[in-house]
Amino acid sequence: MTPPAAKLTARRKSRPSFAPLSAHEAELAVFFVRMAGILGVPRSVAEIYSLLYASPDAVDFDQIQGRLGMSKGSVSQGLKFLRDHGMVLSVKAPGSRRERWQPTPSLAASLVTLLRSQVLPALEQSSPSLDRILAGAQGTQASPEVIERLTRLRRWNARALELFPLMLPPPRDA
Amino acid sequence: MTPPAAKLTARRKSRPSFAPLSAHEAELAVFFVRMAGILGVPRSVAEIYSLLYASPDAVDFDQIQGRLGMSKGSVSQGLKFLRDHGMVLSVKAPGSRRERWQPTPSLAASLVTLLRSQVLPALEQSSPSLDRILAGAQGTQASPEVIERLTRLRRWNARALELFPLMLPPPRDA
DNA sequence: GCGTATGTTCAAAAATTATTGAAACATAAG
DNA sequence: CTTATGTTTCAATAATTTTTGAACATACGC
Repeated sequence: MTPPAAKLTARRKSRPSFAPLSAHEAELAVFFVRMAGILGVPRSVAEIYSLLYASPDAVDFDQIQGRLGMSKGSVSQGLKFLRDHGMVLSVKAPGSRRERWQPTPSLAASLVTLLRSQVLPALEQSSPSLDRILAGAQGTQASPEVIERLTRLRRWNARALELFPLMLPPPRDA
Repeated sequence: MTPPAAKLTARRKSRPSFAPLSAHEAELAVFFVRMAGILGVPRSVAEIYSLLYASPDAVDFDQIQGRLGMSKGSVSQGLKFLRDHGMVLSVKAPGSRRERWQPTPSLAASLVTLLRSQVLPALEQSSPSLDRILAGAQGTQASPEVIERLTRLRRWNARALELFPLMLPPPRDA
């Protein structure tokens, strides 16, 4: 039943085997995956973040891939997402060209960045649209009730647009 | 090229043809669909809500289906979703068993209800989980840094759970 | 009480989104 | 310049979510 006596302790190029997640690490991942789901962040991204979050030291690419059992592509894309949203930081061990990853100190700040990146573009794109719609409604014989609704909607949109930039400085440039 | 002289003004059971969305209605739908997307609300639901929002009078099932060009199933499920989240109200014309739909007066309140329904269950389910995880981490020789992170996480979770019920009375029972 | 207008359900199909893995790419070290 | 290592890209596949439509329920007006 066991594989045919794999060369034991093969030197040099043996792929180092990685520990599967502990029960608690797995449970934490469930938590992060669930929360991420609300904002439409994919499971793999949440799992990566969760692993970093529960790790005392920075974690490198291969460890992420190995412990989570996911493909290189997913790890790369997941880290890109997290990087782009300012949710992780890399440190480089001297004498190695391998990057090692940590969660950004403030999860709260990360969340705001994430939220902003989802909501702001939608608000911005909608702004001229709402103006046009409202103007159109006022032009034609639209009902006062509808005009009232559209006016409120546009006011909201404008207020949200003002509010967002106040929450945190815009994402640092890479 | 035109269909073979369809019986014009067929009496009684002719399916009444519905006007397609005006340019402005369509643009408003784009707005709602985009916003809904952030919370993972399906396109069809957002389209229905948008139509009601832009309509001076309450709209019935067939009109929704006809003007949006969607299936009965989608309209039924979409209205169910909106109903369940307190986002629409129905009025019945006397002498007809047909329901006609309107958006709930406060979009803000609707949004809070929607948010709650997405976030609260996740928070509640996570609570005991986080307790276990933290207890586990403290038991074993987990790093102080990780324990600190998990503690913050649990504190957040607890605070959010307290905060949510304050935002609005729980959804009225159907 | 019927017969039918009005809605609902749910399995199957379509559409969308996430993941994989192999090949391309980048670059530090030799 | 060449190689070895580490990462990204992206077309193909897999997984998930949404939509459809026809069969099924219900209750209302007659």
